[in-house]
Amino acid sequence: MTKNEDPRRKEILKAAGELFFEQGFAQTSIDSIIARVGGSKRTIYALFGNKAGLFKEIILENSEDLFSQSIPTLSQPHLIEEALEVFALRLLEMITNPRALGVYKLVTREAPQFPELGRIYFEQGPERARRWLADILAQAQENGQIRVEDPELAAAHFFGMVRGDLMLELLLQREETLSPAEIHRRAKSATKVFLDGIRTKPDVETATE
Amino acid sequence: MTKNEDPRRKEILKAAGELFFEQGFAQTSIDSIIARVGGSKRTIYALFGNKAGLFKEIILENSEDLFSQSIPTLSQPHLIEEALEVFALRLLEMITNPRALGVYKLVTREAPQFPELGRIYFEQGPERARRWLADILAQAQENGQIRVEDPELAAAHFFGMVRGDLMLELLLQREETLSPAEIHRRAKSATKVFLDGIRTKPDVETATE
DNA sequence: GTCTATATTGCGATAGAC
DNA sequence: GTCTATCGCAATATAGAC
Repeated sequence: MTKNEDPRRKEILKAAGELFFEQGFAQTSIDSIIARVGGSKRTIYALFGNKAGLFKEIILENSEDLFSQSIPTLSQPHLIEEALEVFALRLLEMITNPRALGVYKLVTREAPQFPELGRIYFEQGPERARRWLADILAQAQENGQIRVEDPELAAAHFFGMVRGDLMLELLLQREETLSPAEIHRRAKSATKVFLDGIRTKPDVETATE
Repeated sequence: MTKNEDPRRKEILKAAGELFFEQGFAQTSIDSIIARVGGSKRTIYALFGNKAGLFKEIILENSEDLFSQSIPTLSQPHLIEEALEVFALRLLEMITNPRALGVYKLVTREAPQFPELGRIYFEQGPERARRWLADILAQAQENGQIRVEDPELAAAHFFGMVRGDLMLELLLQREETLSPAEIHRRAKSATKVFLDGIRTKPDVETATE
């Protein structure tokens, strides 16, 4: 029996996760978790070692799950434009997923206590996405589709461009979520600006304004 | 005597600010503030009404102060390139200011309790910056320097591009700060990509790097 | 300094799998 | 019957509140 199929384990992770996401690490007691899920505290210690172990497990499973849905499922199309647009769509969809926001809040809030969790979250999430994107850019550069000095930095630019202030607006509860149409609009616009820039090019560009 | 010159008021704001930034709203007691600054609780209630009033005042003064140092001090140069680069520099300098990070953390953390504070923070900070930038872009469009469909969205793109993952890395304590050289490099790169894009343009291309 | 809440552990009992 | 996971409950330790 692998650990992922253990039903007791899953029950505990679910209940504890709900509490941690609502209240944070310090405010959630082992007793309150047991009160919700039933059974004995002893089981938690047997399965996870201690409270911190349980917490880490929850963050790791959630990040893993969230991030692996988005980035690596992308195939590598020939046109850089398609690749960027699909990437942007996936990213925006992930950000507007409430669970992603919950993980983000919890990880950033508890980062001083659990620095290694912050590190893993960043490596598995934003950094992995950025590296994936940087590879795509480097490849497109070899094809002659684009030209960049530093693919890593350019990837970071695109990433930030797509995200914009969305994360902050969600944190401040200014936006509930984005409509699919709005997601699409932002992805398209970011892709266009990233590829073509906004400076007028008097030479090319029959510029019929 | 205006309220900004009242020395007692300033002392209290300073001490309370330190505690709120360290511990958050709920975890900071009025008593602990008085313990640090001396005097009587009565003064706090006389000056600020209640604990929430004191808290709001701290957030407001800090946001006001932070953002007004950066954005509006910019003059409006003729070249869009200069304007963007200076904007990017100011933004990165602000983000790497520890106090800005503290305000950000506190506001996002307490946003569910103080939604109007989140609103004001956003309007005074990111949104004001974005509007300022959108105006510059619209103006540059009239001059024929650039062409954008939606100046607001383009401004959001540039803003996000400059910020990148910096905020997150600071929150997760992956970066202490950025060197002035690195700030300069990011500002320049973002400006260049934003204006010119990365797609190769076989027609023009005098492109002597 | 006392009281309380809470993390953590010790240990015997139990129920179901094989 | 043995093994293993879990349970139930009591006990320890400690930090913070009052």
